[in-house]
Amino acid sequence: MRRAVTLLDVARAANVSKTTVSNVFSWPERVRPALRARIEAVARELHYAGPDPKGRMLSSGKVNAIGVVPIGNFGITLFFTHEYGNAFLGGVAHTCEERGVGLSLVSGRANEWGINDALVDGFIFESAEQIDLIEPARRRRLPVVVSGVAGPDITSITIENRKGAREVTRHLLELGHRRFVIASVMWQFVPPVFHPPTGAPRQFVAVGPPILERMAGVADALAEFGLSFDDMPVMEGCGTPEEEAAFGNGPGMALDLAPEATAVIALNDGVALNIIEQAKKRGLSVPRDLSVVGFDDVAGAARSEPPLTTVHHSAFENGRLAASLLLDGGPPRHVVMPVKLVVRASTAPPRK
Amino acid sequence: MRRAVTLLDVARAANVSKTTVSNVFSWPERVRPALRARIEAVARELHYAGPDPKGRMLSSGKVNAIGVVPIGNFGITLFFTHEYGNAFLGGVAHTCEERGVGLSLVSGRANEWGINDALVDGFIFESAEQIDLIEPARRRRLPVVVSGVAGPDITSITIENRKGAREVTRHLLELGHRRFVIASVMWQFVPPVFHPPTGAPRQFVAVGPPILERMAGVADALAEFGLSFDDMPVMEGCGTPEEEAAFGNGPGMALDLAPEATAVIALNDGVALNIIEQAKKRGLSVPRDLSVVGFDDVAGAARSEPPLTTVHHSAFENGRLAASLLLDGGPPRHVVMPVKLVVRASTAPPRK
DNA sequence: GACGTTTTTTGAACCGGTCCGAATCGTGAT
DNA sequence: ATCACGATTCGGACCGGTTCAAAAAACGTC
Repeated sequence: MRRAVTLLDVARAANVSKTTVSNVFSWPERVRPALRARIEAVARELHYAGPDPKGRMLSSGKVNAIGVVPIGNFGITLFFTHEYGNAFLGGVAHTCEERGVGLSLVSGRANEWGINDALVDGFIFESAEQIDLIEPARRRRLPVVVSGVAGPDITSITIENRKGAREVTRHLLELGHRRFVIASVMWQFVPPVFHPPTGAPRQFVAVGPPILERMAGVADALAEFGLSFDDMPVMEGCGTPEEEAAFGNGPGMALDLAPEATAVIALNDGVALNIIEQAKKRGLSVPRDLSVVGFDDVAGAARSEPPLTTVHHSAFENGRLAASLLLDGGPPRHVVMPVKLVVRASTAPPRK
Repeated sequence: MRRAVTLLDVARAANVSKTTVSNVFSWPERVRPALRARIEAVARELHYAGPDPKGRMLSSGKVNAIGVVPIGNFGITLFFTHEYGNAFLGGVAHTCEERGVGLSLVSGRANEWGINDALVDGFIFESAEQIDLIEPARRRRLPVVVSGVAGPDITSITIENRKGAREVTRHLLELGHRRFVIASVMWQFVPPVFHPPTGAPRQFVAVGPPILERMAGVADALAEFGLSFDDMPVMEGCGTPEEEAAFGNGPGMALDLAPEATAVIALNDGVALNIIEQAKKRGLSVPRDLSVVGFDDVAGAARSEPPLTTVHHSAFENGRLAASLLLDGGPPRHVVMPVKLVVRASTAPPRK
């Protein structure tokens, strides 16, 4: 493929200045119709495709595109393997489309097309877990929006984790439950850990800020009923096939190690759905023998058997808002997205 | 925000040439350790974030990113509302990640961040339906890969539509079926159309090339058993909620207008699943009263009640391959992806 | 036809780097 | 001390456009 035709080629061929050709394409009304027609003809003859965005970008300094970085130390494939990431990205795409702005997927891993190389005007981070990823973006002096807990000088979007956890726990308490297991999520691939009740605060292995907030919400509700979070067993483990293959199924262990519990408070829906499955395997009927609640209201929550009582929030809306905040610019803001308790059929009063 | 620090600023501050600073970042081994350390210190002091990708891109001419354009005249949101598009994009992302190449989502709609503005080194089109979109990309002299039927000078990936349709139809014929309805897809939003058998080729309203190939495959199998496609009723309609609201449910009409059929050959899984639903509404048991087959093996096909007999192919693999072909470059190629008949529980011998 | 305006067109600077050939520096051998 | 040669560093061109002030052309008026 020979050298591409440039604006200058057209200018020379038409015997006018670069500027005039540029105007023909970017400010047509500025050039006399006759001349414009002549230049357009020349351009067509030379198969000139119009100003190359590369050049335009360089002089304007604007790329007219934003980058989205997936959660954690994973690559962009995560956007397609995780429901949350997918929905979030969908929301970002929605806003980008509305505003006529480009969207680039940027890997959070080093040595890849990443934060340092991406041709974008700003970044959206799907999660705040990796502050070290946010730093390079800020060093590039590009605006950043984080979906998650970030510093005061970074625009962020969080959800009412604490309130949601409080409400769903209160729901169980109001049904009459008093003995719980908390099934937590791990955001690293490590073996599940069971924490028996100690009556004192425990040190958990792999919980991020949002999960801590959810735990705080659970504690709030328990306290309202005179109970203590420290008296409830906590299981850390995700129950993914990979975890099960490597270490055994965390949620299942929760059921085995805390058989006295009448309800499981899972800190996300993935774990909750896993619990339901494991309960069935053990001949327990949900919600007759065991109530289960989750958090997030993923697509599968409504379809599970029984449908899951959980806390709804919208990854799509988060994504939409993240893109809006980024594109609107302005000083750092901190938006908290509302959540809503969704009572379905996985909860019932405890068996007598 | 004041002007960003540039390479030149660092050079001046360190009292060296631009080139040397550039080398410090791009070819560190070329500059003497002592000087390098000094320059790095100056850069740090000035909060220089390293070479701006914009500049690098301009001189190299390479953006190191590719663009993906969704099917048809839709925006990029389609990647998140359509299962096929999502899986396809996931495959593209997978390859991009492997190769350390950026990925941009590009709208197929005019007047948006589109083919003409995207900062990419090449394009992948999720579908060949809109040749007019491919043209501008080629005018920009960027390499293009199309997932679908395209001209001989454009690299394309197609699937064995005809063979798959032939096999799934043969499967029904071997079970003993002889009276069919073909439930076709429409790729435009127009009212469903019923085509009674005429014994002669009919003119369909909204079928694209892949669907035509599938029809040809159905015709092949029928011919092997001495039957003619022209003697089978064809219904065009998708059965989406939007269609149902505006015009009524196409697949349902197929059942009503061709009650003598013992099997429905749906040309994609969406329609097939719709047929199953509509059959249930009419008190028909699948597969006892009616066999149903689809095409594509979407995620829902295995989960439906009964699980759907269909033709498997992988949107993810298509995407992966599309990206590989684009990044590998080379002369136009035309890859045909294999399909595989997946027999599940939606087919059985016709009722006596 | 001369002159003041307004509209078009032009030339040069700039955006932020990379790259290549030439100039300069440092070092070991003579 | 001088020379040759390899290792460093420098200067300037280049990538493909946009932008702005100034020059040139067109237009209207007296």
